[in-house]
Amino acid sequence: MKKESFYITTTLPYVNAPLHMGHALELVRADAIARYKKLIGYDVFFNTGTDEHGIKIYQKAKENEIEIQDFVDQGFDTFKKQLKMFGMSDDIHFVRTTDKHHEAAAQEFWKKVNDNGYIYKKNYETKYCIGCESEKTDSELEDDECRDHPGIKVSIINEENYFFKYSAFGDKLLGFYEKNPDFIVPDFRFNEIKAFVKKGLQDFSISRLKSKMPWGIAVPGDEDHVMYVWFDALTNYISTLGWPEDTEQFKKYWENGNPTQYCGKDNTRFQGAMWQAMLIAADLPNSHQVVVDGFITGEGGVRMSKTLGNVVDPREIVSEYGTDALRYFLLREVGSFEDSPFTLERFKDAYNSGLANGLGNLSSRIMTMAVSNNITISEFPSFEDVLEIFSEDEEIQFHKYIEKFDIKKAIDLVWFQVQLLDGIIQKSQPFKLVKSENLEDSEKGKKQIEELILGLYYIAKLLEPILPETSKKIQQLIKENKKPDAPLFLRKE
RNA sequence: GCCGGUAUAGUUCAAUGGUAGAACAGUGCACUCAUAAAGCACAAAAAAUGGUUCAAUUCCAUUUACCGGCACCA
Repeated sequence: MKKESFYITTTLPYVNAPLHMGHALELVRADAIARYKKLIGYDVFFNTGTDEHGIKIYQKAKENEIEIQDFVDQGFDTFKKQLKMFGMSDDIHFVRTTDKHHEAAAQEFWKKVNDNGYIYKKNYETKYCIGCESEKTDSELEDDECRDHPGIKVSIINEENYFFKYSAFGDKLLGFYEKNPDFIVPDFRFNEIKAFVKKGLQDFSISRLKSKMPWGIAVPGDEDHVMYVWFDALTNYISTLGWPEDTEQFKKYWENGNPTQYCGKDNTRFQGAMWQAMLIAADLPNSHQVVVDGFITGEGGVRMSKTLGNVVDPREIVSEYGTDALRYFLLREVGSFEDSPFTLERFKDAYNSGLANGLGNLSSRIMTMAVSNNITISEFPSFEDVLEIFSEDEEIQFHKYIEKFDIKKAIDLVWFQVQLLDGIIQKSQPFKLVKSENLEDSEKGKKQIEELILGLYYIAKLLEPILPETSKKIQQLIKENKKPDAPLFLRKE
């Protein structure tokens, strides 16, 4: 049987700073979905990468007095290291917007859109802050002054730019949304985008003068311009597949792989509307789904910021608690779609109760019984077998929740199983039964322990896409009939 | 300002036109296989006002508070 294909991607973080908790959230979630799909037999293409062009990178490299290419290379290295800390799939694909192939693909994409008549040149007025030496958007300004440089009015700069005829795509987008009622998840984000598109779209500028922004992809046929972020970066989702030359791969994963894009809520419009209009303009098929995460906030739902001192760095969490602990929190304790607070205290509570006292302790108590009584299981059901067992109830189905990207609810089912096993041990006390002089009782105890081991094995299996490291450890303990050398998750005080 | 959403226990979240459930935290009991863990029990909640209804936490309206969107921000 030919395997079905599946494509999933994150957005590309800008490479000038380390990843923050929001990036970790998006990456880990996409990773869990990718792993899940693989486990149920899909041929998965999982994409991520780095956005490496733009004026900010140019400036930062100059500030640090290093070559721009070296600067982005370092950034990419840091990025890859951090992905390891988040426990990302080994077979993840990386795309860098400075890749030669990507640059060529972006240019080809531009040409197609241009050939179709959706690109034109016109005068563009930008607001420029002399203090920051960069352009400002209206939302960054108050009274025509940028916040970092009060007292200096922004200057208006006129330049010729290329524009994309976004305005021509309003009805097409609305028609597409109509036909794909689950295009953006969750639905309230979808409603926002629909409302935005209904209000009418304005053409937007897609190039900058090379003299002002030297670090970018050249506009085909015009030496004086480079692409602005949209055509430069969004095109990565298909360039990563080898588009345009590799038609086979493109067909397999983009046309037939239900391309799914994870992003943070600040990105909804670009993924859900702009990129989709660009695809239509290039005669290419649309994405299949856009999944939008909420933001990670500080205590009380306030924004994380250095000045408030409420920033939690994912790297700190990993070095103190481990990769799977971070994943556990991001996948289970952070709201699936709404904004959610991440504080050290909240994290520690969840870690202790869910991982140390819950999963970790259960593994210890079951494996101790298994080892000291030399009891093993003989069958090791596959992920799909276990999935079926956990889908018996029509309403509560592990896979249904995952397919709806409600990973938290799926994980809740696993922890329900943890609680169940703990309860069974307490009630039937197999540890006592096996010691009984009465042969019938001791046999009964053995049987119960066997069932507990199998139950633990189910848990480990279901955790494969969620906590891959821990899942592997537990499966190994069961297969080798060993107690954990050290607690799986040491309780923290 | 306009449009949308939310308001439930200390906290994070459920369900529901007719006794409001859970998890974590708290208190107590008790067990000993386990990471002083787990188990049992207890305590604890509907923003305000009005309306519809035999009955409203649920439906409607108003008020208040908070959140999100309202374009060139990855």
